[in-house]
Amino acid sequence: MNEPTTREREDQADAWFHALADRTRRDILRRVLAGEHSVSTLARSYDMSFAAVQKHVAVLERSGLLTKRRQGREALASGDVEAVRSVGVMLTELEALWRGRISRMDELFASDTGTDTDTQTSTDTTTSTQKD
Amino acid sequence: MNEPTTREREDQADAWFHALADRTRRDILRRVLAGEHSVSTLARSYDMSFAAVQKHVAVLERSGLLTKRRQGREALASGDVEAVRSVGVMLTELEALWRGRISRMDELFASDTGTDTDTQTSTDTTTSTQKD
DNA sequence: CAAACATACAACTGATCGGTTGTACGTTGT
DNA sequence: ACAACGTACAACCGATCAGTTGTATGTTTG
Repeated sequence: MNEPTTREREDQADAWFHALADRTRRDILRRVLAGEHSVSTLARSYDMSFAAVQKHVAVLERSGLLTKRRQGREALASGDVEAVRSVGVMLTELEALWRGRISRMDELFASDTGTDTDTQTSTDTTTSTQKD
Repeated sequence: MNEPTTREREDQADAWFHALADRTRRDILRRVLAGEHSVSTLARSYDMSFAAVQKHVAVLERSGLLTKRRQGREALASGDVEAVRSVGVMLTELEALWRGRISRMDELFASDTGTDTDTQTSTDTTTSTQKD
């Protein structure tokens, strides 16, 4: 596995936070973190169609917060606690930015010297959609 | 201030994660956590209209991740690190659910005798939006 | 084998989202 | 006074979202 680019990290973050931004999905995640559940077992817990719940599970799976394994006709879903931790790390990085202004690091890197920034993904700095 | 209801906590979580689920908003949040910025200063950093950025700031403000103060004609935005921490706590609670099945605590309190083995998830017990 | 079960996905619909332009209003500088 | 600046909000538009129903396919079980 390669170091993820800034773009890939942002895509991942989009997927994580989008997945978490729905209370049904958060509830599903809580259940599958506490233990494996089949999709239909999960579906029975909510006042909506099976298809709706199945799509919520699919969103969680695509984001990486949940994994599925097949057992016969059932699909057993488990929460991926490592992914949850990664989201937490992302927030910790935000806090760090508040404490110490990490973003200054880029300027220090970029402004002089050979700039052998193997960690940094070239072009843009910490972020994304700048204009100039 | 009263204890927030489950409903209010979920509404808050919806707002937090929705606000974080957009990379422009995450970028804005990074900047205002690192230091105060006026809305138009922020707007100049992105390749979109002032109104678009202003709306992003408004979303962050409504979620509580950002606060604004007025100084003359400018609106100075600051990231609220306490809110960021609260989001982190919410994720930690998810992790805890994985580690120990917190929801069982009630039973342990009620039933006495620490006879816990692996305690697998039988029915559900966990949280909110059940059907029946 | 046939019926019931579990899953997956396509097609549709109303609601929300992320962007736009335009307008209105208070503040600042000349 | 007035022009430029900074902010806020309304109205609009295409895209995505969260739900629905329906259909197809594989897996148990009687």
